[in-house]
Amino acid sequence: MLLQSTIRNNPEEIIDRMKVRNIDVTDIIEKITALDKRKREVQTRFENNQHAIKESSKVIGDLFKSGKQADASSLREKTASQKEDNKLLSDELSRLDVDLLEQMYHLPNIPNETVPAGKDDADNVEIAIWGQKPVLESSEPHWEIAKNLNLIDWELGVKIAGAGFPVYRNQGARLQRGLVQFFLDRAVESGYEEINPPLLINEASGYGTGQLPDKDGQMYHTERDHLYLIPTAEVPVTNIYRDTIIKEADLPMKNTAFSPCFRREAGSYGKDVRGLNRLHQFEKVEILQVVHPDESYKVLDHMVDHVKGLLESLELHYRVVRLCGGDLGFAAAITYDFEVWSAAQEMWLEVSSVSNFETFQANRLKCRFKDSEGKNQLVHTLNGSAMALPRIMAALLENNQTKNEINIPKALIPYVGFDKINK
RNA sequence: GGAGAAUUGGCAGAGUGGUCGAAUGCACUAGUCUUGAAAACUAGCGUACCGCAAGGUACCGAGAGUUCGAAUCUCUCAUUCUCCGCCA
Repeated sequence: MLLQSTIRNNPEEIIDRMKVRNIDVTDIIEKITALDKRKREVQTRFENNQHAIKESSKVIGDLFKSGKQADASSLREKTASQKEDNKLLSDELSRLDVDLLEQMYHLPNIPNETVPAGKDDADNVEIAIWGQKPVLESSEPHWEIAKNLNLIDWELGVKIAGAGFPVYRNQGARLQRGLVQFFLDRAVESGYEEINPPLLINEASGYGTGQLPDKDGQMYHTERDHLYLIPTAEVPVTNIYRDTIIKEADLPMKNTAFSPCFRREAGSYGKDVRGLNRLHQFEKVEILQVVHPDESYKVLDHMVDHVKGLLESLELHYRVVRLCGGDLGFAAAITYDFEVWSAAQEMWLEVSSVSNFETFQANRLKCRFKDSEGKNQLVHTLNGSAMALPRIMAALLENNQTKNEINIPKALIPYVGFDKINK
């Protein structure tokens, strides 16, 4: 959520900057400006009346004590009617608050200056590329490999849960677990504190990171207990910092968390969702930092480097793209996507997304730090996947296949306990 | 799942209808003293919003209510603790 003061002070600038996202926010900014103005008027009147009522109450108390019953009673009646009038103002004030917040929730973050304008992923800008496309002697897609080698049982997943819930078995399960361990170890080595968070979250946490109110259709919901299954560990881990004031000296906070992620992702079909490309349940290791505002862009670079390091250790041909405005997530000021080459599908697969949210999340979360002058300032938050497992697995299976086997990259061998999977 | 008790500022802990945003202690910050430190003393020390400011409003687990006036009374919910039941 943007700061009210930002909107109040620079409405035109916001409208202009949002064009990078390919959206026109003129209407919403006008609504917010009007609501904000009205709210402040009503608030001032309400508070003045409230003050008068409080003063009267004190006088009534004194009158009763000094035995002036008659004076007290008449003042009491007068105050009661004042209070009734003020109830109307207070009701209007609450309504304005709700309306204003509702509008604020629908305004996305302002893109950083370096974000290119654009409509969709076709306008993203490739900024780095590493390795090269492998030359394959066999080019089965990963879903065939996984099925033939009994690494993943797709039908069994359908039987137990439904489409999008694969069952990993044997070396498939082992590979998955090894990758998790590898990613977590690398994050901990880089100074991230490991967190094992709740997989279900309450409503307040959903609002804290912005999944609610807008994207509740994307989360699984447990009706009876009003809890949501997490779509990413970002949600529970970021909410660690909801309603907190951190000591400046304790910044940055660095956390990593492994978790299954649950996504309903309704309504998409075709090759983009085949095999491991898109699932209802998948596993991911997330990295997250809460930092001083002056540091956040430096930290963003560090996080990008961390993810690069992981992909290079896994010897996967990848590229980094800077998301254009139209493809940028709602809360992000800037995002770098990492895509690995899927050699049999012959397409790039997104495996990580690293973003700086600046104060957008912090404002909703009310996460501040006390600066050297003792004033509370909003922190900047950043997070990134490091990494999402299924597409890494897809790329590993496809890119490392020969006629007879799948080769495991060196860095991973100690984690999985085998150096190849025989066909 | 059942019964009981509790929830106040960073922590501990007073406060049961009237001037309480809240005593006191600890912690913390600044100063005095000291060669330095400790101790002692002095002062400061919650959050948010409105306001140029003076100042004002709100918040004592959350929400609703009673009252001229609520931390204090009523209702609903949440959480924690103790006991019983169940259980990986």
